[in-house]
Amino acid sequence: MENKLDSVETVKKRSCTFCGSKNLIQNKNSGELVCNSCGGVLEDNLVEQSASRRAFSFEEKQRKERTGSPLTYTKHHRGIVTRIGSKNMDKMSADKRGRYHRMKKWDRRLSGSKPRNMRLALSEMQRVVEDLNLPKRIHEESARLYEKAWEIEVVKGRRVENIVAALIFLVCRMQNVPRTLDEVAEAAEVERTEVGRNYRYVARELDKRVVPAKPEDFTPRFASSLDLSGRTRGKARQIIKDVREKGLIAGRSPEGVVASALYIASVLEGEKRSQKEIAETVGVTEVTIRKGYREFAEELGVLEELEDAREL
DNA sequence: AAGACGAAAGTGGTTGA
DNA sequence: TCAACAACTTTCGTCTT
Repeated sequence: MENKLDSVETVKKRSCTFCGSKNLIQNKNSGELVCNSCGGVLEDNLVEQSASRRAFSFEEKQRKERTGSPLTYTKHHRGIVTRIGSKNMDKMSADKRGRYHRMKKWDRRLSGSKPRNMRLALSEMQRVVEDLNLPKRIHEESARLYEKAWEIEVVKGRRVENIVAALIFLVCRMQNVPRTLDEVAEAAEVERTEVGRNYRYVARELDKRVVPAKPEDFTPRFASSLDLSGRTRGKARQIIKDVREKGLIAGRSPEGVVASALYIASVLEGEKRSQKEIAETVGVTEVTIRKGYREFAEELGVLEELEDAREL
């Protein structure tokens, strides 16, 4: 059962064309069909298809949504809140009432400040997660880490948006569904450098070791936004693999590697995309693609083949 | 007009003394 | 903590198709 706040829905009839997983989710806001395992986008601009879930009246809507949410980290306090109420105040003695007031005050301070912060963070997180089309498990883990970060006072004195963005970036990378700094920054409406800085900070504080993103983890997504075929996608993967074996990716940014590999693959497979197009979707400059693809093609011995293919 | 090229100067991150 | 360093970006003029 999905959290009803999410406008995403699991789709079981199909499997992912990138990794074969049957675990797909559909984002009803953006109309995209996304793989919950690899993060690949299978289709975008889908129209609402799930007629069975549509509600035609208020009662029907209520009935269909009434099934409760499971315990979830994506809802602050997992739906369980205890408060000191104000019933029967007038029946108390003045002394007792005073103590009661103090208790209430502290209750508000202790349990009050946390939910307020959490509520803000989680709704922001909800927004960003949807914007980036991230799988549910990433949302869950990010929310869990936010709570943890809050508890060890990592959040204190920092903007909620920054921490949220940093955590999402971190979790995406840990779960091999990487998003670029630029993508997260844009979705979270935070400066890129802030995402980077806070990401390192929370990773250190939460004691998370994070390995650099693997270029091939980016290929399905970028290939699909560039509308490239499976063949070309496979070719790009192969190029990245070969180039890694030759020790050429050390020190290079994963984005630069993907962009270069996609360029080479697209040209060789006769589905050429311009450097500019690729540069824009991946978020690197054309210069980076040029340097990368020249070196790669040369090392792999496909430079001539590439030049020839480009003529067409 | 569009795509590719590369020079040159600037930026941010990593590393090692 | 500073300085050196490589990768990357930005900008821009040039060449080709």
